[in-house]
Amino acid sequence: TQGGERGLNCQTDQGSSGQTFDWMKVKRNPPKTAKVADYGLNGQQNTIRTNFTTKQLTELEKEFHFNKYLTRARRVEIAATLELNETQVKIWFQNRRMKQKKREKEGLAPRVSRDSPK
Amino acid sequence: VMILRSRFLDARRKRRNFNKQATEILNEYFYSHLSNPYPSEEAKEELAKKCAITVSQVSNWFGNKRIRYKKNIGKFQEEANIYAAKTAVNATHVSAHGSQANSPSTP
DNA sequence: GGGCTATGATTGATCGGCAG
DNA sequence: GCTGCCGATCAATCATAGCC
Repeated sequence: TQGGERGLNCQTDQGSSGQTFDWMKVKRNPPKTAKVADYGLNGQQNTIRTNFTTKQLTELEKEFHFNKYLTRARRVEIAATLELNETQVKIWFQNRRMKQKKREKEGLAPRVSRDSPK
Repeated sequence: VMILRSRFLDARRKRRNFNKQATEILNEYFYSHLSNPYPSEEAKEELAKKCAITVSQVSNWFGNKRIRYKKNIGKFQEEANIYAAKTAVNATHVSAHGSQANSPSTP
């Protein structure tokens, strides 16, 4: 693969006005979660964000409240039950933990009163 | 693609735009660090305090700004020039080095 | 009132680094 | 080595704000 440069700095003049720095060129690889599933459209695989159903999210949420961390066995179970990849379940829990942390952190400080925008 | 639109019960509903002054501060930082607009955690906290918003909101703002900026650089050129001039201060004086790399200041 | 763009927030998934 | 987690970020999308 060629898209692997992660360097920093090193800008290249684009036009005459602004410069183009490398952070502007950063491109993420498409999700590997490509489900060979079907939806037989043309060749291009559906390399897009998965939309979890309400049922899946409900189950994941329920499991999360029971355990913040998953064991391999539990992960396999959930993935099978919800028809998701183990990776997706794993990632969901990681993101969920981060979200939890963020909420807890913010729930203890923002003592800002009603500040109307204008 | 029919149902499952149950997302509309999240929390992103009641949104308020930031004050003009807050946006001003954020933009000043963004364009004065255009070569690397990734404020450190400490810088984010300071910006959050100055703008009277949360650190997460600062992160969101920079995240959105970076993505949208690089998506359409041309659209932000005018804005970029405005803030560039604003932070350029005195360049036609001693130390003609136009480098930024300025420390986030110490309160 | 509708249609449009601007903008803050959410979130599945990636990137780099670290620990086991 | 490979695997999971963390922290930060990306990128697409959502839903509303604000303007004409």
